[in-house]
Amino acid sequence: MLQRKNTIAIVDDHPIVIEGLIRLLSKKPEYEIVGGFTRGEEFISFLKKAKAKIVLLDIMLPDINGMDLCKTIKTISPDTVVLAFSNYQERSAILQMLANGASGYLLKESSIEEIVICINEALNGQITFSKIVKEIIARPQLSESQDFAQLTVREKEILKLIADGKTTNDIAEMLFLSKFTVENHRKNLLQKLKAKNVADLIRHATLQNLI
Amino acid sequence: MLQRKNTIAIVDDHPIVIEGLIRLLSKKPEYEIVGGFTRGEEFISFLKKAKAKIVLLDIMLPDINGMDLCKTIKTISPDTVVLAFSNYQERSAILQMLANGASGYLLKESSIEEIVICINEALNGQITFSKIVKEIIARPQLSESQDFAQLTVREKEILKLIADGKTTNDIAEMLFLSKFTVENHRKNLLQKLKAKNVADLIRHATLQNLI
DNA sequence: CTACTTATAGCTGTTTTCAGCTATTTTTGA
DNA sequence: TCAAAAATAGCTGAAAACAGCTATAAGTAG
Repeated sequence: MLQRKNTIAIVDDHPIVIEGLIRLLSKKPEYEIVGGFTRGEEFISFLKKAKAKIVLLDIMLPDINGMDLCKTIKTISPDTVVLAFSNYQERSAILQMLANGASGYLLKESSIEEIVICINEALNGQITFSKIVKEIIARPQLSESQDFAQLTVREKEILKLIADGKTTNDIAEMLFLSKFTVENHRKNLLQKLKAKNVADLIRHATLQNLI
Repeated sequence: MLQRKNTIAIVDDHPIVIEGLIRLLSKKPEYEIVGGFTRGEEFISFLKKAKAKIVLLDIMLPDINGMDLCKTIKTISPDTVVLAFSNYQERSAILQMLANGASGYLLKESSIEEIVICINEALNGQITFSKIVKEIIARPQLSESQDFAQLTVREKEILKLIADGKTTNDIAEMLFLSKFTVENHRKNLLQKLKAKNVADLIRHATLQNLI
């Protein structure tokens, strides 16, 4: 049996990025690029027939959300290492990718060296992040929870109840308030979190870790 | 002004663990142990008056859940580095702690060297994990995402739009469907995810990583 | 002390959601 | 190919949400 090469696939909607990565990685004999894909579906089809030890995965794709794609990849081929390769710097996006099975998160602005280091770390079974990503994860959500409305204690209390599926009337009864009061808190929550309706509200609150 | 020492606090319900950490860390002149606490509340009170550069935080505490405590710590003192120090090996627990602002996750079974290394890395602003934790994060979760209600493609599509704050009519227009159709999908979503209303729906969907 | 914020309460009218049904066509799987 | 599942469309009526206002008491910070 031949020695297993580190087969690498690349999924990115910009062909030039794929090209660059191929050129970069082809120099190293221990790597073998098995494919570059601009659409998530293409890669999924590929993965059903062939194998890839590691995949560099952009989050922003034309046909499918990268978070979902990551989960799909891990379902089809649990041994494939997913390394997120993205422009997004949101803490929540990073954590989401990890939650969905990614082994690391690289920013596209990373240096060549950094990319190579991270790929190697990922291949060794480690989770790995580019420098800036580490900082983003490490720092408490300064940028986030700062400009993000800080809610009053009462508002947070009510937000949690809303998220729990309670209606305005439910909440009013539970907290011994008039339904009008609860309605107002609700309105303030929508406004503060710039949400259009409850669905939007809960999503924002969840992303901002308020629940 | 004196040089800032690396002030360390320890929160753990087992005094013997606190004792061990104190003895271990006191040997290093660059560390200063400012307190050991067996209850979350005690530490919160402390943190309101004093400072700690880093806190080793057990997740299992008698009075308060470590996940919540972590968030509270980050709220009171955003600069304090929280390093989870726990027995729990669940992937979800690890990710939850990160999401709540922890800078790393150490298993209690870690070697002395590993603990010291991780503390140093955390102090340098990096996120850090003990070896086994890295493996846990890296390996895909097979059992988790299985039993979760499998939604149809259309349902997922509509779920996302709902989470995005779109109303039934919005969605109907966007997808060229009758509003009745969208209403039905909506009902099916509520039923499948056992949600009482949209708020509940989005929360469940978020927790189950469907969005 | 004053101004601001928070929490409270109220009203009106419109829009949206939700529960409860039926029913047809299309797609899929066994 | 036959049955099941999914997607589509429809209706009604009640409940809830939402927008847009006003207003007062209590507490807080400058």
